[in-house]
Amino acid sequence: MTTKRIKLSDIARELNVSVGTVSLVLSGKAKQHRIGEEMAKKVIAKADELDYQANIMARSLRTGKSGIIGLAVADIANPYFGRMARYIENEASNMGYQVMFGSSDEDSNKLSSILNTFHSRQVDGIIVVPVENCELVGGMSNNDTIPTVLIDRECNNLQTDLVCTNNFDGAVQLNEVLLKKGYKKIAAFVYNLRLSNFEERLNGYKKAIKNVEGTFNPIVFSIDFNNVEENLVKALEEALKIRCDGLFFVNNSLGILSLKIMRKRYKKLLTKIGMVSFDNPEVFDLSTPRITCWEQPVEEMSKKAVELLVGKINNKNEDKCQQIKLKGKLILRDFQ
Amino acid sequence: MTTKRIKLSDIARELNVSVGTVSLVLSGKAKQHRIGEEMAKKVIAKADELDYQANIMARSLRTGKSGIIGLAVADIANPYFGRMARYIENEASNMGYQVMFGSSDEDSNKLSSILNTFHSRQVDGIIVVPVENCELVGGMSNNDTIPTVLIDRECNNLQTDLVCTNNFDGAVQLNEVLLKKGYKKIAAFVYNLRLSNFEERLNGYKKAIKNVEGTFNPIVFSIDFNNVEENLVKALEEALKIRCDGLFFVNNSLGILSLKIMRKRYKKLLTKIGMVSFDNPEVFDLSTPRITCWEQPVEEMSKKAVELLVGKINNKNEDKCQQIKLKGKLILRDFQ
DNA sequence: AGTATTTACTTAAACGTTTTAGCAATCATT
DNA sequence: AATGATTGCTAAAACGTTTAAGTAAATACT
Repeated sequence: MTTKRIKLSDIARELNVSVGTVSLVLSGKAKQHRIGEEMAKKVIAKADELDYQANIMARSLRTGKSGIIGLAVADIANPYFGRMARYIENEASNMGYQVMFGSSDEDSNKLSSILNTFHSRQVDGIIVVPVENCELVGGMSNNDTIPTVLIDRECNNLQTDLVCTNNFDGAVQLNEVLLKKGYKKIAAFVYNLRLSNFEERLNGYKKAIKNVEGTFNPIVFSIDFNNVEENLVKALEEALKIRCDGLFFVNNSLGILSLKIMRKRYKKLLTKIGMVSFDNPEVFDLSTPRITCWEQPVEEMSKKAVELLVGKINNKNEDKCQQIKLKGKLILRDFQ
Repeated sequence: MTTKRIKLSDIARELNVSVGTVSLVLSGKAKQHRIGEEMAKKVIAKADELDYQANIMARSLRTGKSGIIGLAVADIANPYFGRMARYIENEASNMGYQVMFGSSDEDSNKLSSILNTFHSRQVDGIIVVPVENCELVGGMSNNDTIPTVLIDRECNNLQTDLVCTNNFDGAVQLNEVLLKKGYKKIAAFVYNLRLSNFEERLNGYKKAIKNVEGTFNPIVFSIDFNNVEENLVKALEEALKIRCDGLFFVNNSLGILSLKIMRKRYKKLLTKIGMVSFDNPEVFDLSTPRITCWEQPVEEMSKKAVELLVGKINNKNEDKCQQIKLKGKLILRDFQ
């Protein structure tokens, strides 16, 4: 039943040639190493016949290249990261890499365990959405260094290759939309996580409201990431109590969940409150109200990250690190 | 800068012991192989000091176990599969496995290329959402067989381990809900893909409408998977033209996109048409109308699939194949 | 004291590739 | 015919583990 896996030596034996010859032919180095054309054909034919599939473990061990890109996101079940994973998969596949993933849940311990695994597996490169205490990312690459590209957010002071978006501008524009529509008092909602993208978005919010006459002090609700629902319910209650008429959410999860809560508990207010959010999940287009938001160019980001990473993998020399900031897009929808 | 990676021989050299000893200690086989406790402590301490990380390529080559589970879904960007991937990741991680994924786009060529890759990489097991022409799955495991579990759908006649849900019942119930609410003429929407789950759902639809007095013939719109939007627009137009008042969608993508189209083009009809769909994406809870749907127990399915798979990996002997059918849940929402 | 057993390690082969160095045989050149 | 170049392959080491088999020393048993 379970036949044995075919290996180079099987082909070699059947053809009465050496393993080296077979290897050179099948890895496309026949000409370069002066293997005759006839021999090459014979080898290839035999390999086809026997349905040879290289043992990548062995190859990797020998070459030191695994052909794997490690991807560490916050949560692959979050459609934003799901899409990111998909685009990264596509691009990586084009470049001849497979993707192995892990979800950190914004937890630096989980992330560091994921990164350690990647390390053990000798992935050729890592794309990572860093989390709060990301010294770990640096710490990880202490011993020997795996090419790494950050995506979505910066990591504290770490000067690494990076692909992100103009979060600040996005937040400014989202809040300006609200203000221009006449909303007077906007509250911002963010997780209690010190993440660069969230902070930039918060700064954009502060900038936007500072520019406006009849200004008010920033109102920021910091939502405990480990107890989101309960916190958010309270925060929204409080926001409405102090008569906020605009709500600015720093990412899709906060926006979506808030929408859910608002619909359940404050249905009548829905027409009066202006809600804007980062990211553009499907639901914001079909919900009532439809949510104006700032869409990040996930496909470009993902492609660019892979491109950068593969570049880094191939030219370990060129140590210049690139920090790429792509432009998001305002998606205008109704407010009622 | 780039220090060398630490290997067993480095530890052995520093301690003046053999590589074998170090290996035995670090792989927890010290007692079993009568390595002294003191030695064990020394080795472990040194490994910690030098921050040793095993080279998994080498280990895998030797042991024939990669510690990787391959996951082939239709599209990781689809939240349904994204969630599945996440639960599988969790469970696999608990069991000591990493997950490598690939998206087939329902294309048997892509799937077979993904499976070949998994094969080459000697993944220890495969969880796969099969596609239309899935002889390939069988074909793949021709030579030597990798434990495989199907998830979400069956594969033609292949008698393999499988985790899916009671699609037929779900479809029956969804359509009965519509009929009981007084909808008279229901159209079903499905992709032009011969997938067991879709077919079961379609059969459920047919069963439900057959049971009802004043019955009508099944109305099935088969949407070209490679040209979904255009086809769906036409199909919906046609359905409304022939005065269908109920729409039954066989999966989330069809439901979501149709909702989008309906909202754009037939806003006034939205209150009169009853829409029900499989899967329970977030948007169905926040949209207008909110969509009654059949939620599959994705977490259980995923867990069960991993459990089954790991079982298979560990007892190659026990050849009995298990086909598990889990129960979904009706999520009742409004229709207007 | 002499033999058997146990303890604590070491040796070395093996996993399946890749790749460098080398060896014959053939061909070209004088 | 002797020399040099070229062609077409082979041999064998190496990648870093795991693990079966072996060995020497210490301990137990008669």
